[in-house]
Amino acid sequence: MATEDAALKVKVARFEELYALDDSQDDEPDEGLLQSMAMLKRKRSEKSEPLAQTSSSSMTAISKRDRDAPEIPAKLQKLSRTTSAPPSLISPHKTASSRQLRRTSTLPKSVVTTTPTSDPADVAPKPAKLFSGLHFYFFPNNLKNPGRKFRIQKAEEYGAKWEQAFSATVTHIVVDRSMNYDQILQYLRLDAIPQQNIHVVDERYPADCISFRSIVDAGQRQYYIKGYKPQQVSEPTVIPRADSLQLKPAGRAVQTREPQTLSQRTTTTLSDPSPVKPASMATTVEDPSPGKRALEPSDSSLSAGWERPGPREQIVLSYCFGTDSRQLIDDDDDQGTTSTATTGTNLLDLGSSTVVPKWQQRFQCMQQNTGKNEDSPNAETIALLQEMAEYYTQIKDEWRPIAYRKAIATLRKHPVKVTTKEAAEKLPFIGERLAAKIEEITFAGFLQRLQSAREEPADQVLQLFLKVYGIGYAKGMRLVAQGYKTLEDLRTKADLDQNQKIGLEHFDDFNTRVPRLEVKQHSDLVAKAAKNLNEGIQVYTMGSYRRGAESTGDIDLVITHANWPMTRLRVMVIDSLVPQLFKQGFLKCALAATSRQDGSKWHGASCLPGSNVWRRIDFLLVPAEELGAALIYFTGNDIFNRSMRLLASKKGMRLNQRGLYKDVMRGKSREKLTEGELVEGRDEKKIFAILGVPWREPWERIC
DNA sequence: GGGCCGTACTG
DNA sequence: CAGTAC
DNA sequence: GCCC
Repeated sequence: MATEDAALKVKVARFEELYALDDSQDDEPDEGLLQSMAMLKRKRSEKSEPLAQTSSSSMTAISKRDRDAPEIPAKLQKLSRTTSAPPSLISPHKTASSRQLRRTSTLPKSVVTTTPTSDPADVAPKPAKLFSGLHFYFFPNNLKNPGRKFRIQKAEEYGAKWEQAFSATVTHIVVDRSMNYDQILQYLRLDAIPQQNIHVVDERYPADCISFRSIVDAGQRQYYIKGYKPQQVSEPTVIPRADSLQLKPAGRAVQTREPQTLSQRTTTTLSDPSPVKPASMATTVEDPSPGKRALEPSDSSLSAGWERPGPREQIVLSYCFGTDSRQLIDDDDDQGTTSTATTGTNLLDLGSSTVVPKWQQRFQCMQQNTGKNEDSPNAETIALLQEMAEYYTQIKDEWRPIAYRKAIATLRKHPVKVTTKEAAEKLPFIGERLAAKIEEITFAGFLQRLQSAREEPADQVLQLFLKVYGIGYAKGMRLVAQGYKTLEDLRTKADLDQNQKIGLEHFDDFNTRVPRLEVKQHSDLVAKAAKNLNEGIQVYTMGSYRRGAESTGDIDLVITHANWPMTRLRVMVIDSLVPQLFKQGFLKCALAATSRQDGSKWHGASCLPGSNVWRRIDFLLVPAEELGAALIYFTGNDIFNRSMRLLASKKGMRLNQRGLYKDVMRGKSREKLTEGELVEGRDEKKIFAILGVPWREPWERIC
């Protein structure tokens, strides 16, 4: 397998380059199109909104529990390529036998691979000139978009002639999903496209043909272009949903998408039809992968305690070629692996078993995850999957993002490029559906589809609203349903609670990443004020900062005292520290504050002197005996934490921000029945050891 | 078909 | 309690 | 989404 993958890698490398080289702005169509497009776009968005709504709300009828049920209307279901039969074959290749029907889409390996596999089922005759005799015209017909460039290259490789100009010889017009039928007509200055001679197909068509090693029926509905109405049938064309890589609505989030309110339907072309966030809001910065990190040592004994990550390379190498990949490859055969933790830490006998059961190896926390993937051969795939995961996260899909992130983690550790479904499916946490996506990514970026989903007006508004601190999925949906479309709408009309108002007010601030250096400044400032109140108070900088990130989403601080009990610490913070920081003008507002009675966290916003940018800042108050557990909790990342906690629960224990407890009784579905007995809370490393998890440096917890 | 972390704060 | 956040 |  590995060798096969390697071979694939070489072959595909060329296409990788294409992706890499062309980073041009997505798909700028040819200039001529530009103006007309702008116009058409509004018309389209106005039109398609209600349709999309309709289709969405019809999903509501489908049982929420039934995750696997296609979210698309049953009649369209069979068109879903991934899970169902291939498109009907017009001129089945000799190989298009029953075998193909079994495995829906199999990459023609003979094309990509040099060493024929011994697997007889996979031996396929060369479909090399599958497209010979066909003349493709793409729309837009240029290489500006990486995905399209890839499709064109592929088509040519399979014998198609790429027509530079539209002419009578064209047999197929392959249309980007971002385009619609009217745009084609307008551009080509046609009233209609002669269907007898020319097939107008969706961008997936070539890849499907290649997948099935046949010229599939171009007239099938799933290849329809947006806005295309087959003959006189005047049914609405809302089909984009019916494709294999569509973005499914969140499982549990299938809640009602209210039909558009009047205000939304009546939008005239005069009012701003695009719910895109205003320019001023476009400040969200992608997490720049922490390449080189700042040099400053985290000196101040306060925020200190964490050395910066060592040489990156070392880490990367060790996980690429070290135990991890091995573990992923042969996986299932060793019995009880010993805890061969690299960064061996094990505080000698803590009653922790040195022998880690096999099943435990599957937990994310059992492996070094540095979150890096630029040197991964699968970087491209990872990036796309990541976007999908982010999208699902934003729509508040509870579980898909988890699945995606697990899959991404295994791809990161996989030493060779994964191109085929079969190869992908063998890897842990990659099932049929993700495998199909991975395969398809190597053919054509499905990013397109991702984008079109993101362009869905309602979704876009929802996503915008969800970025407001305090607005979650439920509230966001309500606001969308009420017809609000802009932050300005929210500000002037919507009913928001206090926190949401603040979140809105400082939308830009809170959605701007905080540079590592600034995190430290905030931290130092708090630490200094705290020291002033009492020498024994310590402040630790947590979150992604501790994991070594170059920038963070907010500022997470643990405040602790070596000798004080929680009560005293809390009183000090609530009654003295916080007011003091407010007085200094550093703290700007409280968003969720603990009462002085009980509680342990304080959320608010802070602002450095001389600055006017508010940052989200969180304090976690921690008594010394809980420090270790708190460090784990506040260091994350969340995947790592979940993994640790799940592991604990599987071992009859319970891990939370306060400590590790044993003898926890659980009822059905792990429901906690008893609190259990505290085993360890003070020492971070001991908690790892007791759980049988090899010590992970903070920057190795980026799962 | 059910589970997928466990908790704190708000209204 | 639901919703939100970490 | 995946896994058991």
